[in-house]
Amino acid sequence: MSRRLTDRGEERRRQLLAYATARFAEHGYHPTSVADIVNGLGVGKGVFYWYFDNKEELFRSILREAQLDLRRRQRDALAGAPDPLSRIAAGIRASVRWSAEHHELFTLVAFAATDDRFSGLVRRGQEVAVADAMRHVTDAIEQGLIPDRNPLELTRAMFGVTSELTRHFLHQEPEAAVSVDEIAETAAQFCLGGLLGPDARGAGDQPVASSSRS
Amino acid sequence: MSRRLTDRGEERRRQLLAYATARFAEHGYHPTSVADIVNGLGVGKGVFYWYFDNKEELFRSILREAQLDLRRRQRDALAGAPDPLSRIAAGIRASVRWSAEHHELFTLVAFAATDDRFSGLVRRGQEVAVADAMRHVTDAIEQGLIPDRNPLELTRAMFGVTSELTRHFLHQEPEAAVSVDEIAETAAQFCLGGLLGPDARGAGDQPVASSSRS
Amino acid sequence: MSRRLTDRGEERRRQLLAYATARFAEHGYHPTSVADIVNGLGVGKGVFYWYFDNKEELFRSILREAQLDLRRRQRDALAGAPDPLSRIAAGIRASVRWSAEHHELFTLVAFAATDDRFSGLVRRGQEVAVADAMRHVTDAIEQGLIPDRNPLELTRAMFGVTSELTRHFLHQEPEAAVSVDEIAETAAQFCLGGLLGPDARGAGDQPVASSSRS
Amino acid sequence: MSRRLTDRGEERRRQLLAYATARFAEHGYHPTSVADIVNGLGVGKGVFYWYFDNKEELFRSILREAQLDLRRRQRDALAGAPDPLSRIAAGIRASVRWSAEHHELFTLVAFAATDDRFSGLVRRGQEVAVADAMRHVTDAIEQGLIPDRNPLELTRAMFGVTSELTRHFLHQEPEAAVSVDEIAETAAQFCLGGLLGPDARGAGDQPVASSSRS
DNA sequence: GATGAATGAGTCTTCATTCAT
DNA sequence: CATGAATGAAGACTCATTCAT
Repeated sequence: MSRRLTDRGEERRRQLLAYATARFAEHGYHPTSVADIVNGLGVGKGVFYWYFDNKEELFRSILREAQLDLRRRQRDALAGAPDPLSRIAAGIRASVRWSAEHHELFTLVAFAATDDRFSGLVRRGQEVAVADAMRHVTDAIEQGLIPDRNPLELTRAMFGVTSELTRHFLHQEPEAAVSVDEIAETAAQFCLGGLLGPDARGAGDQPVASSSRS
Repeated sequence: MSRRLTDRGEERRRQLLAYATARFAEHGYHPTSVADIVNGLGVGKGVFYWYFDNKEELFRSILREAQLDLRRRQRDALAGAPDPLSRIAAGIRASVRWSAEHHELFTLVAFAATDDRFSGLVRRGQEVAVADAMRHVTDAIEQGLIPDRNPLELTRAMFGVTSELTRHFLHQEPEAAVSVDEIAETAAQFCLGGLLGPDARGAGDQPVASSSRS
Repeated sequence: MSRRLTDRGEERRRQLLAYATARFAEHGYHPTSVADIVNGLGVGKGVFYWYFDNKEELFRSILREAQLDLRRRQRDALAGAPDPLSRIAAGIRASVRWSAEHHELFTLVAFAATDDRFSGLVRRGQEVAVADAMRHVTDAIEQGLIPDRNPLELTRAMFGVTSELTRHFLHQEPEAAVSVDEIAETAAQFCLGGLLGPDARGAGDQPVASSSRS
Repeated sequence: MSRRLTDRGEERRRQLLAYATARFAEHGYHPTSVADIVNGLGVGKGVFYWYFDNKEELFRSILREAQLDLRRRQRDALAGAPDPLSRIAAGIRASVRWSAEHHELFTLVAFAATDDRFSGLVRRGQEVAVADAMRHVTDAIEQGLIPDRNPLELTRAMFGVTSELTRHFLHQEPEAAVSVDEIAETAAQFCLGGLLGPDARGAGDQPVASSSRS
């Protein structure tokens, strides 16, 4: 479905994408019907199929644009950082902030990862993101800034911290709300600590103290 | 649906639960129909509705039992650990191992968290788990083992690490596979490092260096 | 869709087949919707899909049963005929009578032959029928009863006569109606004459007179 | 829709007709959408509805032109034939050749005959053709060239032979292919033989031998 | 003349759930 | 307890046709 669209058409497409994103995030992908979308927009059913091949393709478009946008944001965030660790921290903060600003997309990606139809797309996107981030971890190891452990696992761990703290932020009770920046900071700190590991300070129990990357 | 069941009935219920778990994990909750389940088991549809009120309740039962089982496992794991940090590490290792042994349930919980119908249940379960774990974090802070930061956020961060590394383990290419124990260890180490934070060693960029729990 | 059916189920299946046959013949395959069929029968839509995978499969079932039934009839008709030519004549008469009795199926097969989805099935059925009939033509040639011409083409020509005269019979104005038997007879006579060809009697124009099977 | 068209318009109309003919023949009338036609031609939907009232009218136009063209061809073919039987043979040969040259139209007419919407048009066209041909049969009977049997039925029988052998020709395996001329000849011969009937030569079984036009 | 956009009734199909036997 | 049959609302998607520009 790569129709050439007029300006009006382009506008409609945006509108569909935006409205569908909101509906999917609110009620879920499966429970949201194409009818819900077009009715909510007050247009005929055909409009939907003029712009998208089917419901799946629409959702894929949403995911793809989300991935692109997040990546763009991260690239910008890293621009001024002088060393690997500050690049990592900057990336984490950018990631948390982007997710906070795009609550809906964050929710959608989380679902997409659990559904056969979309998990491949999500995984591929994540692999790119992981590869991006892992480069800085490898750099940090090479520069002796952090102990030499499996960089892929370290990177995944950081992704876990980031996404979980973002989720935590997004589901906070409004009255107890903490700022995005604080959460972003917590994530960055936790990750830097995690990269360094507990060893130097003899913390943790025996297995912890004795283990190192094999 | 709390029917009193005969032994044979109890057996049937188990069978349904097990088969549904496998199907849901393989194809997803929505795409798996009640017909798929009963046909796969070679029984009539009535059987299903004799043991469960409906599809949703069946899925909730699966989730509830999973949460109970994981919690049991964690409690056992903590038994012999002498101090807060080793209790935390033990809990993380237990969690990773349990998830690795129950790949299907792990997948199901991930989905459940994204669906309105079940996210409440998952959230409630997680809150219990978070509260459990957070106690040890608070203890560690009080005992001066780790810096004084927001324990809830720290705990969530650890959950992120644990679940993400588990996911990483489960999706590894078979040929490159790393053992569960190694992953569990990585998770534990990363978390302990994260709890300690980077401060003591002046790692990270400025914002990192200057930040502390406000 | 080879479900094991109870007696009641078998009965329902028949009912669906019969009603659908009537509707398809009256309004055509495409214009008849599944809804038309189930509504006409006063049953729920699910009933249809309990017995058939889809509309196409239902139609295929109708066609297959029709082919089987016609073939059975022809086999019976040939039983007592002593020589190839009388077997041919008997087959033609049986064919015309069967079609007259099963107007609807005749119509359906005609349509099916024109639709991609079904033409293969029809063609395969016809090939069997042609092979059956051609054997007698070959026999007749070998026994010197008719001139030696391409038996496949002769057989196809006879099929043309039979089906066209059947169509003629079925579309007659009621007031001018001629009996099936007379039509069957005309078909048989025409075919026998056709098999003999015009040669012996010097009929036709030059090209006709001079041509023989090359 | 009898708009007065410019030359360019006339050209466009031809183009639509030709392309639609090809599509209808390839995929069928129902499965071919108006969108398929205009997209295939790379024009907007408005174009279609500028030249035709609707899809049905387009198809009727195709059919009408086909009938006209075939009739023209037959008229020409009969021109030089001196007697009724050779006129009949010439008509048959012309018919087979025309169909072979217009495979697509032949296919379309076959479908049209099975669809309520168009069967009337086809039937009317065929009645004209039958009347044309029947005149020669009647002549042949009056001149004592063939036995006196029901001329309408004889004519229909000849139509059956002609169309079936044409179909046979069109669906031949390319490697086993026989020329159009040979098929046309077979058709002509078979029909002349059929018109003469088997009587004179005592062929066939009893019912055949004893029957004559009642 | 021509285009892209829009309409919406209608199509096939699925599926959770109920129920007579 | 168990089964096969039935229900019907709901879903995804199609397509002939219309129309503003």
